[in-house]
Amino acid sequence: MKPRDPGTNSTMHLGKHHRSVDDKGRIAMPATFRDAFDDTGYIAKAPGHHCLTAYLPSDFTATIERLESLLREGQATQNEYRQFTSSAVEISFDAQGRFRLPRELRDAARIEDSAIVAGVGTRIEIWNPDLWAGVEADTDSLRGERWL
Amino acid sequence: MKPRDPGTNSTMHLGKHHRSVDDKGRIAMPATFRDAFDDTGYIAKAPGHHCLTAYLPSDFTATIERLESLLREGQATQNEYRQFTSSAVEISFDAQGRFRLPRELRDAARIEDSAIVAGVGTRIEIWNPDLWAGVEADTDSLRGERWL
DNA sequence: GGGGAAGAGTGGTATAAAGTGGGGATTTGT
DNA sequence: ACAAATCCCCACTTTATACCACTCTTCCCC
Repeated sequence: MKPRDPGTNSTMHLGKHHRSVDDKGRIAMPATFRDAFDDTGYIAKAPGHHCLTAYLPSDFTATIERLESLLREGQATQNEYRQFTSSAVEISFDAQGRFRLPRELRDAARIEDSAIVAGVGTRIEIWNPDLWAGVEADTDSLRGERWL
Repeated sequence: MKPRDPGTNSTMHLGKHHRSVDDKGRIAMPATFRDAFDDTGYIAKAPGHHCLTAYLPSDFTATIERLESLLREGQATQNEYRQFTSSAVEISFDAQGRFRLPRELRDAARIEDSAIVAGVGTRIEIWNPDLWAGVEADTDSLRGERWL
């Protein structure tokens, strides 16, 4: 039984995986994440475009709804909405569990021949390995005694 | 009946055990700790990465909740959240009560062919034996007269 | 105290699954 | 019609998982 996030009630994604990206743009979704997907999923640029975010269909729908809600309240802009939705693509998996990352998204996240696929609790992120190293090197934020 | 921590109401873990780590990364969970687990558990890098922390499923969920709550309040950073969740792995036990420690986590805690598994009250920690020796050698901070 | 049984810890092997690379047919756009 | 991109297989390597065998300690019970 996988843990569920108390807020969203969706499965928690954990663990970090290094993956090769072949010249056709294919990436093997780590098996532990793949099990949560039901044939298809969605990938979009993360706000700030430092990385990409992969969504289960249900999580993607929920994210769009949240964004539309913020839009109505004036807490998000139309251009934010445009950027997020227009960057998103539906993905499907081949017999080996791989999906294809369009060049547009690879370029946006500076992903070339390898990537880090990281479970970040409520979401799955795809990073350029060097940029991910920056995340791990960010020890300023290590204040674990507050929540350990 | 094992003692329970008054704060968290989860079982208290006590005692220190030396364990071998074979070349496949398998470690035998000390039987006294294993009894508290129900088939699965979680392991993550401790903040600061000096050691690893093993969690019962319920304790892990509670820890994630605490961290997400701090995140919403702006008291924790996205990179903190990324580091913790992406380092975590679900573990299961084989017929001999062993679990597998991925190389990534072994490297992070400098664990090679043996480790110390220590009950630290509310949590279970896994240490490089030499680094653990440093913990025991730290007599500067021994001020037990305040709580003994 | 001695003998046997049960549990705990360790090591190795066999099998299944995951990840990677590539060929060739089909589609798409020019 | 041609080049580029995409899809669908197949083959291989590496890694994880399940299983089995053995030792050593502890705990009973006689």
